[in-house]
Amino acid sequence: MKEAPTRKEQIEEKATALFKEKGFSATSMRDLATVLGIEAASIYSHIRSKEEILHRICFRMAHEFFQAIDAAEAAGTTAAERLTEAIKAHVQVITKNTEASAVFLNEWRHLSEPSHSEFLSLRDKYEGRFREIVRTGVQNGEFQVPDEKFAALTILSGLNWLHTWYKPSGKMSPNDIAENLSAMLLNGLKINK
Amino acid sequence: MKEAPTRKEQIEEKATALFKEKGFSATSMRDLATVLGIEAASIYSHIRSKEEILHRICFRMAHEFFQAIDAAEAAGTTAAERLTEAIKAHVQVITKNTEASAVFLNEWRHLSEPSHSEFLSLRDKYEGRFREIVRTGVQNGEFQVPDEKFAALTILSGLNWLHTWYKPSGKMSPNDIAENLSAMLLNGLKINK
DNA sequence: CCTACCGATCGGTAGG
DNA sequence: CCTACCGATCGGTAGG
Repeated sequence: MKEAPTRKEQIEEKATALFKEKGFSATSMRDLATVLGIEAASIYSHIRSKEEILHRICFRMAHEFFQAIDAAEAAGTTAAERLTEAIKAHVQVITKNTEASAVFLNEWRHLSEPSHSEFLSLRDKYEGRFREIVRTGVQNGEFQVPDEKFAALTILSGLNWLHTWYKPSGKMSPNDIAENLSAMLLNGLKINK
Repeated sequence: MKEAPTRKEQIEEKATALFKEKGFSATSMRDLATVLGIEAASIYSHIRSKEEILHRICFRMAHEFFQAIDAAEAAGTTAAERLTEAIKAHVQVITKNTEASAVFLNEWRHLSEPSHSEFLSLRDKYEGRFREIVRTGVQNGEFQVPDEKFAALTILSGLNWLHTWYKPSGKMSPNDIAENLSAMLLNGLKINK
């Protein structure tokens, strides 16, 4: 049973769609008001500023990604298993929140200070979690990579285009997608190994 | 010997940096004028509109990517070789034009019709070139992938984060980077193959 | 949640 | 390339 969303949640939801589609700067409060069926001034009864909406979206998503990887890292024993789980977790967060993920990935630069720096620091910490899994794998002989940071960022960027095309109605389920991505990133394209 | 840039080229160059940093919508013609040391109105002696600048950046980069992959595809005999060359070519275009690449990748959605559709169609054609290499590799037994389109897009997205961190002064050269990316994407992380 | 409105800023033009 | 300016629109506030 889904509870009826509060007005504030409705505002955030519609704003997320607009921010993804047109970008934060190109989305006006009048655009948002039109979609909500109210006047622009009325939005300010529920939120303090346009940036507050962006802030809430970005930091909520950051929180979701951390929660997901916390669970994932506890799951596996080998580095390969933990990386596979981390990939699956990341894919699940994106596929469950495609629009918010797009905003999280593309619009954070419109946060002003100090939120901007805080966001970047969170993102860096999250990347560090992947880096750490890769490092362990290299140390115990499971992985072979040119550079741990480089590898972690390549993996993440290989996951982060998902929001551009994923549709719940598609033929691949989130778990299918995660498996395919893990296979590609862990084993590569080549057949003779 | 580099020729002195025309005013139009200077405008494009400064606009590229601003569009990358602040985004197209959040960049005003006054911002651009300030950087150029002239008045906003004076910019219009050289360009027709703000969008024209974006258009020129996006389509020039599209052209660069196509030129690069044309050369790359002629080079190799096996699919693996051609993919490696295509990756190298793509990396070279990005590392030579980090700011314009960022604009090409992130700001194209602010193009109005019909440019918007034309751009997407070019991008799709470019992705098709990678898809085609992957397909050949699968057909002749070199590659094993879950889905050709999926694989091509994962590869490209694994290359397209480069513009966010590459600096010419860094310790990896563009060729080092290309080799590392090819190794990761073709062979995967795992050591026991 | 609305009406009424604010000062600031936007992309762009006219005319030199 | 500048001065002078346009109408439109922006995020946001006052007061109910």
